[in-house]
Amino acid sequence: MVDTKTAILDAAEHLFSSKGFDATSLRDINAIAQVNLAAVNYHFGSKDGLIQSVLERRIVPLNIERLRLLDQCEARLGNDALPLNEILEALIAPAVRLSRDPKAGGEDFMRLLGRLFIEPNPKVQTILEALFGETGRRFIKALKQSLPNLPEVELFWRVNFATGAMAHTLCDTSRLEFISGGVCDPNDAEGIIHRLVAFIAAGMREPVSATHTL
Amino acid sequence: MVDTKTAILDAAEHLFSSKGFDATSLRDINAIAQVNLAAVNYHFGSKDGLIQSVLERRIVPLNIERLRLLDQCEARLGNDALPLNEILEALIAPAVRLSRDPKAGGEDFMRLLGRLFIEPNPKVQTILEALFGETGRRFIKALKQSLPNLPEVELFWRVNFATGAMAHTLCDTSRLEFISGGVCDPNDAEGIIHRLVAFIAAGMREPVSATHTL
DNA sequence: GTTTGATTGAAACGAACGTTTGAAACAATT
DNA sequence: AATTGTTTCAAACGTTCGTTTCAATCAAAC
Repeated sequence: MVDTKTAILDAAEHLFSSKGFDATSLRDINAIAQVNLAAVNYHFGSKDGLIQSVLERRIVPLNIERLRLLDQCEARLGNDALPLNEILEALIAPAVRLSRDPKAGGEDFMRLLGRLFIEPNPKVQTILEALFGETGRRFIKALKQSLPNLPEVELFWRVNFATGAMAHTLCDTSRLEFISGGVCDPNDAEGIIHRLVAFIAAGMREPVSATHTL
Repeated sequence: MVDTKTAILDAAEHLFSSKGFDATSLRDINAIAQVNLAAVNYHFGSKDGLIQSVLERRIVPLNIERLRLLDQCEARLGNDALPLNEILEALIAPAVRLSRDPKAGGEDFMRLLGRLFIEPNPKVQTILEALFGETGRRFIKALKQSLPNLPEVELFWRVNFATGAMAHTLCDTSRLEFISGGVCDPNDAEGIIHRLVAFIAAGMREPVSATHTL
């Protein structure tokens, strides 16, 4: 065992992403990590401490990469309204791409990220606000500048819809493949990025007063 | 106590929707329902039986209403391609409207429905496939006819995005209100329906080859 | 009024949970 | 070689879980 802490984090990430936080026991984790039952409490203090470490390990670098892309975009095009698709890609692409890197958790991380936003565990929600709050506000500000004619209330609703589309896509790796009869490949990261950005951008740009059916 | 079974179903629905399935104990449920600990196993056989009953009570009428609206739409316009927005409204409006009816679970039902699609519990997933499978295939067929130029693989991806947007919106009743600083009203059912249908319809109609940024 | 079947009640069951303990094993320094 | 601090180990802690038991209670039929 080269590194007990890493083995625990990997096993916990795998189980949290597939079974959920509450349904995963420390005994499940330690059985996969091949470590002693007391190891989690020794290295992370408690199960809550473990959850915190599992999330931090992935989300902190993810948000750094997201903000780096956004900064890079602003440096190239100035501080005014950025192209909508570039903002969305800075938000979405790092999440999907990191999910293809086996060293960054692979598809376990993908599902973990998707699951977070609907996870009812209050501890998880507290951790989430601390980890995503600042990054989220940066992106909302950029979206506001990119869509100056969209009323703020509509922007918030659409960001919420976009979050749901993204989270569900990240979380669900099997149902779509099943429903589509194998037509859709959940491992096609670049395809997912392209399709998600296009879908969300179209919804974001839709004129607000389109009540009537086509 | 007029009806023990109903009291248990109501309490279970409330707790499942707010805490999740695995994190809700029978003792929590029975404390709220003010019934004996053995009541759940007597009336529903087991905790799994209770979950099944909780979901069936709401989802069966929901899907009947969805299919009724779809049938009504076909009867009015013929069996060919239906307007996209009407299909989406037949899918979305019953879910959001039922969530405003206190006799149908109110916002508890709203969150319950949203939570289902990411719920990792395999028992729940089995129940879901049985409850939603047929209705889902009917709507996918209608969407195919409505968007004849959209390749099947793209349609499946977009249905997946749409499902995520809808599920997340139904599930999240507080975060949007918090993030938006109270600007967005999560209780405005008709507003949610209108916005969700418009957002999803725009994403559905987007031409497929729009790779380049605007 | 008695009997029958359905429901409720208090108590306990074994199993699994997160956590703690204290000794053993290990690593690195003196 | 002895010592120190860190990590691992097997075992147990008390609690909570879903479930079961069996007597008490109720409602209705005879």
